[in-house]
Amino acid sequence: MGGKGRSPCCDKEKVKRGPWSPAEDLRLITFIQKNGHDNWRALPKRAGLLRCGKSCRLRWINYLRPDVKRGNFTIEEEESIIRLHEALGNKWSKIAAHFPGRTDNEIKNVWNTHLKKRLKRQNLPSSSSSSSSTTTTLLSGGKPSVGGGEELIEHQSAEETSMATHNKPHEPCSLTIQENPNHHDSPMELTNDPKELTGLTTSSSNVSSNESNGSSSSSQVVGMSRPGAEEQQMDDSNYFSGIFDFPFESDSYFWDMFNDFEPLQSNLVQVLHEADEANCQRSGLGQVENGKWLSYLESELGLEVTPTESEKNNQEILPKYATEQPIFPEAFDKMPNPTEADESMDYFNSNVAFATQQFLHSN
DNA sequence: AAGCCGGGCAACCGCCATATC
DNA sequence: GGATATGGCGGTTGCCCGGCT
Repeated sequence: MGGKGRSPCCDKEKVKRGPWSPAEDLRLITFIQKNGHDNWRALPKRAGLLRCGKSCRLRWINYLRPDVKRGNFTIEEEESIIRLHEALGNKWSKIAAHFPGRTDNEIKNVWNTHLKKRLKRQNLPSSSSSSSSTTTTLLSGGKPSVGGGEELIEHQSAEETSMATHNKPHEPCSLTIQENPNHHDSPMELTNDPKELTGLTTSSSNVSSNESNGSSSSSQVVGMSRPGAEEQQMDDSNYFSGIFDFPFESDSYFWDMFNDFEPLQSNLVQVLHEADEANCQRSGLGQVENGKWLSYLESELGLEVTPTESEKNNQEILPKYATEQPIFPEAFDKMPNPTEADESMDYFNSNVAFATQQFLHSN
């Protein structure tokens, strides 16, 4: 209603648009790792990215953020989305708040591409037009009618029961929706202790990593509340600490190199997340492992540098590539020039993803 | 094998809410 | 209190890819 005109967030003529390249991703990750993201508008310039601040924010939140959970939604998650949508309408961010690691964009996409059609097929009344007034009804003990939804609930997991108890379509007031003054993005309260929640949610990737595979992890988190995005952001810059400690100040050639790096392009986020999980599994050893990983990667790529004595001394602690031990710039000297790089890129391409995966799985 | 088509999803756009000056 | 800056949200678009003909 403010309706105030506002200047465009960026000069659309001068910003890059479209899909993000690996180099841009790495730049963004590296920058946030080092500096956080207290000012999205200024971030692109500071990070040397020709992107709109909003684009950076979106990319980070929806894709690069370390606790983003990728992969298909489980049945339990989908059922929960349906119920939450029934209660909240198209309040995707509020719905997403109930699914640690899931983004509003992702949930919105799932709804639009899968769930809406499924409900239609099942002849369920789509609540796409339901408004937030539904929430009011529920607050006062209203009953979300999920006609024909019984069969959807039948295969609810036991873990989800914590949510289902609030939520069974058979029961009145099945959803307890209440605004938490402390966490306005976390309307559903299954536990009231924010500290507890923080512990649960910041380790969402840990949950996955502690499973034999990620397949069952979601059921553990479905129904949990999640701290507000504000709190989440506080930790974001620490997630990658030491995982990818590239020299941010490196020249453009270094970054552009990743644009031709197809295996990395496809695997970058996965690799990052696996590295993160690997760190989580080895809490306390993360930095050492990161150093090993980078060394391994350098070795596989033929970029290893004979360490100086002081570097040797530091080696067992952590890589200080970024600020104090500029190993990469030395490695650049060993890199082929751009034309040679073109020829050797196949080698580069074919080895780094494999090397990364090998390292991750051999440790 | 080639073209078409539809689904899925990342990214963009524009509006709104809030913070700050 | 108004103007402006910024972040966040929801709707929408458009590209990519796989399946089908």
